[in-house]
Amino acid sequence: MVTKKITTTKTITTTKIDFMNKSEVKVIGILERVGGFASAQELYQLLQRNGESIGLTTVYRSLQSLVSDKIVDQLRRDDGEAIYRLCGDSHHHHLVCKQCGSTVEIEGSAIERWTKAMAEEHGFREVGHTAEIFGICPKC
Amino acid sequence: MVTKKITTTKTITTTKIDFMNKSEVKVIGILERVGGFASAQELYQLLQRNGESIGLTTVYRSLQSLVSDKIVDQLRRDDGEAIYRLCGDSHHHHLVCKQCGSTVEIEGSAIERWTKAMAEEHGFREVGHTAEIFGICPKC
DNA sequence: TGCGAAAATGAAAATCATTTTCATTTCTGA
DNA sequence: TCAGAAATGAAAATGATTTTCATTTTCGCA
Repeated sequence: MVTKKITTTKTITTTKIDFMNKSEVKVIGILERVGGFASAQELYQLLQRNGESIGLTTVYRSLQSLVSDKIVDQLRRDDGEAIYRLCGDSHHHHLVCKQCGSTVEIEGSAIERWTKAMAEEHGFREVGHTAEIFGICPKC
Repeated sequence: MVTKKITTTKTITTTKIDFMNKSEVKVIGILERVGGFASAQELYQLLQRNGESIGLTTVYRSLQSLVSDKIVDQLRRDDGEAIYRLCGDSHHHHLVCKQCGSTVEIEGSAIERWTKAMAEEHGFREVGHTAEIFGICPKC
């Protein structure tokens, strides 16, 4: 598993770097550190904090480009804000506390199978999915 | 199937009408006619065309209220715009076309079980979940 | 029936993510 | 080295949604 992850990362930062400009590399870098979903605004702030000189416009542009190159996944939060993550990241879901906001990453192989089955049944292709569980955590 | 749908409609327009104000009834009316998903802006325009006197603000407010009363389902188009439609009575999920927006209601008993199992495993209570599948439908 | 508080309404302003514009800077290849 | 192309980012524009606030409507009750 771990080995697989490393391989993926390398592929991105070597094979594909030639098609990308500096900004896109920066965005990928921060996405790698985040290791999950983040919005454009969040990524921009993280980059700023890391001392990177990059404008918000460029973050948006880079994300668009990465999404259309299938290097980055885009989906929507419940409030409509777009969130992004590296395609290679292992796909997982979250268990989110409604009260304190703490989250637990969970595996969802059952979900993956369900998604595929449902999509096939109805002839859908290029299928993705979202699934989050929310409740109140043991501490709260 | 058809019978079931009719029953639902009746429940809404009789049992629940007492808790709703005029605007909410108008919004439900137009949602019934639409018979599927529509955005707030679209609903507003449809209402206008039908000669209803109702403001955009009120359409948004009514939708919010109906959503929090679980009378209306809300989800997001790919571009982030919120779309709404009347809830069926059973808990279900959606298979949404990224392109034309058409949706299929699907059963998710597997999901329900997965949710419960995961929540229990991590000690969460008062658990709910969201799950949507999106892709490209056979027509598109 | 009439009065006053509470709820509903909607126009206009505010908000906020995202996109567009456009002038400037950086690359690139000959 | 130089010209044209690509990249950049500040500021303005956009568009959905929310908030504000003054006005209107509804409703309980004397």
